[in-house]
Amino acid sequence: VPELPEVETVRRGLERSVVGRTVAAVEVRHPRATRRHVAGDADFAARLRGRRIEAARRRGKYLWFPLDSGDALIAHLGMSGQFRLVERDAPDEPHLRVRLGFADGGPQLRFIDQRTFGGLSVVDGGAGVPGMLRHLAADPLDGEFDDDAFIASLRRRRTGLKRALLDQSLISGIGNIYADESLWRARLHYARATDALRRSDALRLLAAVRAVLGAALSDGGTTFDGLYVDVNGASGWFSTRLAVYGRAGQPCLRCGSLVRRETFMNRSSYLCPRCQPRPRRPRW
DNA sequence: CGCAGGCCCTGGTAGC
DNA sequence: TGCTACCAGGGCCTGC
Repeated sequence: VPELPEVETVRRGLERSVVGRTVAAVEVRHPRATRRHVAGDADFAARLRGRRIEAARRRGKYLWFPLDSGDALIAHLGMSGQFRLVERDAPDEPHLRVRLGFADGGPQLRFIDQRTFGGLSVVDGGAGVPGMLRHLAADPLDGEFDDDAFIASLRRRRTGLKRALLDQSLISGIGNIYADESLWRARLHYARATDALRRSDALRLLAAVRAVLGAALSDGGTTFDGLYVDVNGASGWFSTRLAVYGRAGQPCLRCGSLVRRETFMNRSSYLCPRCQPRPRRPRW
């Protein structure tokens, strides 16, 4: 599942492979891939065709690509979205959703997405963060991220800690895997109340988030279910370093207690029951 | 407004 | 073997 480290790995790949190139052909193969582009596929294609891609940027799990027209192409990988760079005579992939051909005749950019939670759209304005993405908080690896402001916002919330970590308007880029990994590393239970969190706990959590995301990025991300690969089809290797996620019944790497899987928010949460004791007043 | 829960979607797998 | 149920989960939408 693409979270910050995976999306950033993809961004770096696209920065090398598509920035500076001019789009020549656009083919939308599945309507769900462009559902966020309300003006329709014809408009989507028209606003891309003939345009040069100027940069590859990211905020949280969103990517955007400023175009020489002043517009920007926005992309979200959802759960299974992939950007792949492939020679134009390569056969279509089973879940090919959008194909971009370039004026230089080089490799195509293909958006492939089995579960169709991802999508592309073209919006006005690409110089700064597009308006559609303004609701997103900065991510914890961004220099603009303000630790004190985050801690203050966190403590204003009346919810559970994991819910807050997954809220992209509070802190962006974290999904289910890295939320669990970060909470384990910081020895915090997912149901700790945000409004009662001590500053020292919040700081420890932030440090854990950065350590986990940074390590995963160094490994090229986490390929867990085979659905995430980089633009060249390569897997990420952080899955071999996961401490709790997907390790139910196996010993905690710190204390040896057995890792538990619990259902929470209709999702799985993995935790060490000893390192991450349930709070007296949990908040879900 | 803040917060919680449902829904979207596909392929793999477990269970009968 | 073939069917059903369940699982993976990010983000948008709705309702309280």
